[in-house]
Amino acid sequence: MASIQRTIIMQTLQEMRTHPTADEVYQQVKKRLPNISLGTVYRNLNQLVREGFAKRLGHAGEQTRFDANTDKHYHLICDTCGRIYDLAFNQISEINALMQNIDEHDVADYDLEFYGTCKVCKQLEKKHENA
Amino acid sequence: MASIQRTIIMQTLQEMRTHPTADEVYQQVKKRLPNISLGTVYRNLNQLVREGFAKRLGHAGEQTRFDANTDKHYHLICDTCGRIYDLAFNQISEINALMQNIDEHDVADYDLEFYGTCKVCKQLEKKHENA
DNA sequence: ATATATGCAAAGCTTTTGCCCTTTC
DNA sequence: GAAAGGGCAAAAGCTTTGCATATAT
Repeated sequence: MASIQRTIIMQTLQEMRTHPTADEVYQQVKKRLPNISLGTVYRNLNQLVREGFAKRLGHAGEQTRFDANTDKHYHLICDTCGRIYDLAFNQISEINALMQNIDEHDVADYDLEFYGTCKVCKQLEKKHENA
Repeated sequence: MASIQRTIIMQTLQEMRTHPTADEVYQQVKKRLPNISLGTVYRNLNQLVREGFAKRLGHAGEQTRFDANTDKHYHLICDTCGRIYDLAFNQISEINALMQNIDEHDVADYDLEFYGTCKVCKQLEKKHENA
């Protein structure tokens, strides 16, 4: 059976749409469970990932981020502010076609990430230009 | 001017086609410069990345890997052995088309990675099945 | 001389782990 | 009362950094 801690960690992750780090989840969960420990948050996030209820995000050298949205989707990572946006569009047929046979490997899945300047930072840049 | 250490680190990274970690570069460079320190390797790899001569690879929670090949290419990461293979095919026009305008963001680039079982592990699996 | 880079060791951060206690069935 | 999970603190692992020294222009 799921512990109270586990349930609230899962709920919290589902509610947070910011692709939070373990520590950010911890800070949020602590509002409801002041005695929870960071270790418990890590243990449960790892378990959720293992069981397929969450995914890991982020690049080597960065803190791991977690995402409770396990539907196939893509991300835009802003080079300026680091925010991660969800992009939902259909699977890309060209990629699926490529996956059928790549150099004799068995390709099962792919990840696609976009980089650039997000709309928020774009607006800020404009303001500074005009100032 | 580039120091001897820097030159050899760069050469070594270019020669290694395994997408090595900093420590793997260090081990290799040490064969030529026995007194080099791991800190120097890190400092130089970071500088090479900053200057655009190398790229970082890998996911959060893993050790960073480095790649001196900065031409646009893709990777296949084997779920079984962790090896990273280079895949060289043309830019995917569908993705380029998508990048033109995603939700008002300025998208500049993308990364695409494939997952699956590489040809080596595929062969090994077959052998075990027949044994 | 002045700036830059190295080697070494210590520090920093994120994440995991051991141990003992608590909760649940 | 066994099994699973939590809290706490220590440990682990990768990476960065401070400092004194060396190298290069």
